[in-house]
Amino acid sequence: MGQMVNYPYLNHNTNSPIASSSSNEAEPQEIPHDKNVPMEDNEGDQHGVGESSKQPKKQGKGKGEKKEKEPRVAFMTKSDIDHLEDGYRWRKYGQKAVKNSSYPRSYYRCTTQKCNVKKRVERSFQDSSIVITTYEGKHNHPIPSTLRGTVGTEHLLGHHGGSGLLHSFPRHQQAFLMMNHQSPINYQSVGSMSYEQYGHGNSSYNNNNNNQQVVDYGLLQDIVPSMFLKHES
DNA sequence: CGCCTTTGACCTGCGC
DNA sequence: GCGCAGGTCAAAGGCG
Repeated sequence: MGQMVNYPYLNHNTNSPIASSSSNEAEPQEIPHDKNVPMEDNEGDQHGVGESSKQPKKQGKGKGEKKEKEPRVAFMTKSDIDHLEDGYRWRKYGQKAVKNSSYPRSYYRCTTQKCNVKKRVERSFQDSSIVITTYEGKHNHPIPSTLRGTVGTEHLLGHHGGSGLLHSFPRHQQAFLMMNHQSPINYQSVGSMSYEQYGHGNSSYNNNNNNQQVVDYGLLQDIVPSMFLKHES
């Protein structure tokens, strides 16, 4: 266990290349996990959780079921607030202390009925000003119009009808973004940002291209406005 | 009153 | 088989 040195993905300057060490001991461990995301399929999601009153509380029923691999996207954002507004309504359903981290990790679920998107939020234990947000799944509904407007939601949604996911992260603050199909693969540092890719270790992103090109849009485009991915700057 | 957060318990998977 | 860590549920309480 090395104590994860620096952030493989983020540099406090949010602007410098990041070094990466595949030590899955760092924060975004969720990625390398790959055990098999304990999730329903993608539809019913949890509802019949505990039909028998209190037994099948969990979702671990699957025996040979590998569960669906929800696409995951993680962001590292420099912010004081843990729960960044992204235009969607989330309900916190749990919080857990994470090993190797002095900060707890919070679990949120999209409150929209058919949407089973989940979000995990944790603070970097090395730099408390950095918040690591991991989205799992894709929203299958538009952004609720009834936003409670917390953190300037408006500018988050602003343009792009997509899901203002990334909008919640001020560009200059966003330091890292990674996607994951489900398995750990490689860390890459691209110019001023570094991406981690999972699943296909060959998506389309040009490593040394100019720190711009990014990843497999197919995956993210749904949640991430292309402008963002395209790189901005 | 409805929605959300908090919090402890429970479950599962994995490593030893 | 046991223990650990991560993830989820659900009851209770708080707030707008």
